[in-house]
Amino acid sequence: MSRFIDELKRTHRCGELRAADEGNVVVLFGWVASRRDHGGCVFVDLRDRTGITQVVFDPAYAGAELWTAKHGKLPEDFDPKLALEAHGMAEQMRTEWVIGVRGMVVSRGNNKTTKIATGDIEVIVLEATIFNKAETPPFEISDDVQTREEIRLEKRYLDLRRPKLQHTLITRHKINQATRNYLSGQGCLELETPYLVKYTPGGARNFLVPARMAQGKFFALAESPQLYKQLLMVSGFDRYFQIVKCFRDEDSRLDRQPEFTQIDIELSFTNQSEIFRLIEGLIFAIWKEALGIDLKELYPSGQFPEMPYEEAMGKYGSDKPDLRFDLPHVDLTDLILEKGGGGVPFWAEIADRYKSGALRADLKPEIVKALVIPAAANLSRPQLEELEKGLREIKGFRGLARAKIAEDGSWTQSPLAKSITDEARLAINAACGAKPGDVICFQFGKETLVHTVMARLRSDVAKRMGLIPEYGHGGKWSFLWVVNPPLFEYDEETKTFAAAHHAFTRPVDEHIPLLETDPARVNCYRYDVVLNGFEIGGGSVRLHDPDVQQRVFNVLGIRDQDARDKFGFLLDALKSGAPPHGGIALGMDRLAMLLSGAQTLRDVIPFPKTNQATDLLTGAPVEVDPSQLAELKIKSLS
RNA sequence: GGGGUGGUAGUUAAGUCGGUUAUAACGCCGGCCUGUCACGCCGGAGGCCGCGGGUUCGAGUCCCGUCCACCCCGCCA
Repeated sequence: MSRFIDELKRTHRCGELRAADEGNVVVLFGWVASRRDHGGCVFVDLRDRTGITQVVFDPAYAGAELWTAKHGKLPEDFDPKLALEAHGMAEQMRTEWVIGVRGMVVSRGNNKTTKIATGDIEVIVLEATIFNKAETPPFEISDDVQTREEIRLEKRYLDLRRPKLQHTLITRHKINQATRNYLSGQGCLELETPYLVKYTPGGARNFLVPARMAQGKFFALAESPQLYKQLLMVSGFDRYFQIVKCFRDEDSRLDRQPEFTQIDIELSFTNQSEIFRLIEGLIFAIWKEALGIDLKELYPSGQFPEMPYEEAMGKYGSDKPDLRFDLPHVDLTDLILEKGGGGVPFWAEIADRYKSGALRADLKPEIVKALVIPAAANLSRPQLEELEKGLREIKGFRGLARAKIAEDGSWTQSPLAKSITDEARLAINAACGAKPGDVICFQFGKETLVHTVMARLRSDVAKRMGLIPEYGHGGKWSFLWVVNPPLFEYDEETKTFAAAHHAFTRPVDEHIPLLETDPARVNCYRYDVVLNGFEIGGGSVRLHDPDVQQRVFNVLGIRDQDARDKFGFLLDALKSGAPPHGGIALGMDRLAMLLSGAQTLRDVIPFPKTNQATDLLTGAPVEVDPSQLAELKIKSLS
């Protein structure tokens, strides 16, 4: 048995040794990243999560002569027999074997390299051990090699050996530490809340957990600690935070996983701006800790800009606009209505629907929008077609009308050119600020679809123009608060209102009288914090006044009994002496993704699920034995 | 629930108009090599072309179905 581990403790990690360590005898443990056998001398790149050190198995160093000739003395504990044995092992070694070496740090002399941080030195091996052999991995453990995601997820433990992923998870650790330090320093208490909670309808679909002790009944996995953190405020804990797992049984996306982590925060005796200042401070601390970046240089006031929800939707068609570039939308709806469609049949139809009262003019359920692709983008016609092709992924998308502006202001390459009146064309050119060579893209119809299409177009054009990279931050950080969205959503079909966020969000003070007269115009103290086009957090100031609460329920058509059934415990709590309170939750995974420049959420989660919410590593979910279901009094119909 | 892209050797990819023995790089195995660092040189093995059906004299290639992964819409307050 070798002396490693019990007697010979690890003295350094593989990314640590520098020129200052020359002459020291060290012990390193790690994985064989690569092996280069020169017949005599064998080089091994030894890897752990801190980096790579080149270790050298040289039979010439098994004799005393070379040591004394080159280094003037023998290293301590020098045993020629062990050194020779080590060289024999090196000839057997293969990638991903786990080994330990004891050796002397020496200068690489003329063979220094800057490719690795330890490139000034190498370790001449005096003694080695093979802790474990390894099967040849199904893919190379390397950052540059692109491998099918399916295989990476199946062998996730190997994928996680890649330096990039290790670095990302280390970054995640730093975010967690910075968060705890900062929030604790701000007087927030880290308190835990249940995962097994009561199912409440509405909102995200819950995962259900059968309750064995109460047959036929179910828990839900918490989609967030929302209700509990409000109860903690009622209890007087004043300031709370938690880094907490949340579960939502909804379809995945590049930035959405069925189980994910939130930095959850709630404050008492607070308002919107106080919450903003706290979060800005937290984000500054995280950037400092994880990236060494001082955001004060970008935001000297220490504050992120704010934009009303309405403005964000109007200018960018999104409640989470990417402001690393501008390319604003131009809303032509009013102009088109005024011109009765401007000669374009489709637009005339929309104008007629408003005129006849079929559409409510104050809510604008159908709109006409434009986006100008500047001449400087220099996009060819095939490139424009390519942009349109990407939009076809959107359900309901029927095509993008374009118009290229000629020198005299007329439109070319456009299906609209023939029907548009000169007057409308000039008015649109002026409204868009379009100059010769620019291309105007039009989209019209249902507001939600127009916004989905145009927001995607805006982002695609920016990528095509090189304003932002395909993915990643590109060295730009654009934070934004999107504030005060409508409290209610109006459903054209059922002619009813639904809570846009949740029923416990406080309306903005001056809109409270509108609850009875014009609910569609009631905005609320809700806010999202946006980074580079991703929503990295959202929250609200809560409604703690029972009277206003009742009036909100009235708008929603929630009868007393409904409210009691769903949220009775919270309503009771709010009547028991609830302080004014509000909070926010940051998407910890998204933060980690954006901050580390990762391409998907999966790259910042050690063991992520696939798009279809399965775990390729373990095969979960699986069927269970009928006896297990019987114990729960559950029958599978599949 | 809907749309899109992809699945060929262990990995990444090529494969023309349907035509003979399905290519390449890396990896793997064997041999040589004392200064490489993605070492190099020589040789070798490796394939249910995702799966099932169909058309055809003949299918990796065409058609139908299906599974899996990814991206998007819906959904996610």
